[in-house]
Amino acid sequence: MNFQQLRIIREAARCNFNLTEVGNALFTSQSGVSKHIKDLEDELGVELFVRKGKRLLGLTDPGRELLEIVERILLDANNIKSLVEQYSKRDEGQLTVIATHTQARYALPKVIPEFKKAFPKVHLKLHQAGPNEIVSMLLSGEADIGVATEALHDVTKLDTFPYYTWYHAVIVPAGHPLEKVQPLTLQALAEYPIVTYHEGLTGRAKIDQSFADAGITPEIVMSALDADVIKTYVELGMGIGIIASMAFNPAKDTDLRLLKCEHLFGANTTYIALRRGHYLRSFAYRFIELCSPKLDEVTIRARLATHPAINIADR
Amino acid sequence: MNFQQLRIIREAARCNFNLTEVGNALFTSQSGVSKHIKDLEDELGVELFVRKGKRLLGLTDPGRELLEIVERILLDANNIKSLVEQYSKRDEGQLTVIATHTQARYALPKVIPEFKKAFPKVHLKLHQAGPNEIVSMLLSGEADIGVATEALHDVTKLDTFPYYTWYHAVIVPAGHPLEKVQPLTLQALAEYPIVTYHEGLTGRAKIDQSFADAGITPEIVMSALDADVIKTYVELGMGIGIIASMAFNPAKDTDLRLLKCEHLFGANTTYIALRRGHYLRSFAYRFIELCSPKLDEVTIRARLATHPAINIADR
DNA sequence: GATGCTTACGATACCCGTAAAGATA
DNA sequence: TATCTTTACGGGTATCGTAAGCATC
Repeated sequence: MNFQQLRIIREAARCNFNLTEVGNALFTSQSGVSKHIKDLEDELGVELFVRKGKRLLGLTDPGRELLEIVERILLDANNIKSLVEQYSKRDEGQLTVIATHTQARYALPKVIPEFKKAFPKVHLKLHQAGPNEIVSMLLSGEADIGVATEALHDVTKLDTFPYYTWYHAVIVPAGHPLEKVQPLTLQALAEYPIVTYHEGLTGRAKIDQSFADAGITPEIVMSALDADVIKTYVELGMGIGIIASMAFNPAKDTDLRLLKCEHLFGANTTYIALRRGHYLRSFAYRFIELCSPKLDEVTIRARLATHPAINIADR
Repeated sequence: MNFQQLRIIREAARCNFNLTEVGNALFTSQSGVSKHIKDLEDELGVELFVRKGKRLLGLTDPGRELLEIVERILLDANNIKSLVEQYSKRDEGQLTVIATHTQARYALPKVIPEFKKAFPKVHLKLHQAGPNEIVSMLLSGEADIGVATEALHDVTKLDTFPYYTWYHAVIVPAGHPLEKVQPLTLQALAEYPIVTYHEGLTGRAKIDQSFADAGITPEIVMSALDADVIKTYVELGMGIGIIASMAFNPAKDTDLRLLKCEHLFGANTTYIALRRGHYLRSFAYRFIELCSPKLDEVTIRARLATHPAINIADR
């Protein structure tokens, strides 16, 4: 048993059991891949893959259980690399943060300059993606820190920490009749076409829920990935917008008006998500601490340690 | 980086950094060991061992952290083997139980015949050792299940489950004046020389504590590892004995009398201990369930999963 | 001087990639 | 037929063990 074999097993599962693709992904020949799999199966004395003739279709039961362990081993192998870097270059390296558009654009700008000042030699990669991709990037180890408002819980291999709380707000073109409605009500909003976030993004679920609870069916004429797009179409008169309040910039959005409505849709919490068992460099902990001073290295490590590393639900 | 290198790193730490010994332990040449270490250090770019000239003295800081991860990896590598066996020979294999004398002799006999009947093809190894050795055998993976009354908690890498509760009792030669003292008191006991367990064994701590709390200093004339020895010397008239009550057999110990004293020393709980992260074959879970029906596989797996796999206190 | 680590070197085994052959869709 | 996997084979590399050279105690 060697690491190359384990990498091949993992990659095979990721590549839908296409060994040619595995060979490409691991920069080696397909024949070598095939042989490695055969060798490992021979050594262990168990078929790991379900075959139909020569084609691989999936994992057998033992293969599935083995893959779990293999992923832990390879995760730890990666951790060794990070760990060693931590000692050889204490304040150098790479930190990959992956966040939704809203967070990348309106929350993280408060943190990143400060981080860069503290760790000028750390190459900071700021990815932007939807919640699902954030989860998969964290799980695969491509990203170190995830920031999003939804879809991060319920993933047992991730641990989440509250970052900050925010509210939705309504935006309207200047002079819109809603400006005079006080307090705002869901009924009042529902009289106008609404432009807001896509489903599964930036608290959209809360908006839908609030309307549903009130027995109102709003007319969502358009949904977008980010507030900038929403603002653009509200300016064009397509309707009123519902966005995260921090996305409104009074200095720049001069043609729009922000109407507070914290009472209508409830509070949203944005979370920082980490992959359990993924080694974090010290500067990664510092990044998180800059986001929220309560989340210091000791606190986070304690939390990561007190939670399941091997979850029974995964089996 | 390969598994042999990792095994060498771990073994070096276990062998007090004597590479010759490592070579022997791993059935390879010492020169190969030396080269593997050098290669790994070169690959990682970090010194893992503290050297004085050519001799290795210990681990560096990164070496220590690395060793932790290495041990996890090798544990998982072992788990792969167990896992595969679980599928290839479902009810065959080996189960190593390590217990103190008292448990091996007086508690497990109720369980083992039943287990053997259920799993005739499983080779059951029943080791006997003191609490400290039990811990180290569990940690090293040499044993699957540990059974003891003390010293198993406070080891973060182990998880413990209550097995059963028992009490101490006093044994005296037939016709001894203590037979007529009712109820028994610590003062009454302290008037005679006492023979009991060694320190750190079979609830000895509770005995000492009870006397100390009462401000009494008993005369312990002899201490032994097991109740059989204690009984022998009590029969010889060396004093009265304090043993675990289940160690008394009225049919065989005809020259002795058992005096109950549950009120004097309090209850003792014997625990089953498992190494977190160590893969257990299904028959291992069945063994535990035979010990205590409450401890079924689902319960145990849930507990093992809900607890720290990587403990911050170890760092 | 005994023990223990490193380096050198030759034999072996392992790994990789090309190429050909067989299987599957 | 095109795609994919297995098997065969040759070149290269890594690993291993012996032996010699040094450092440490």
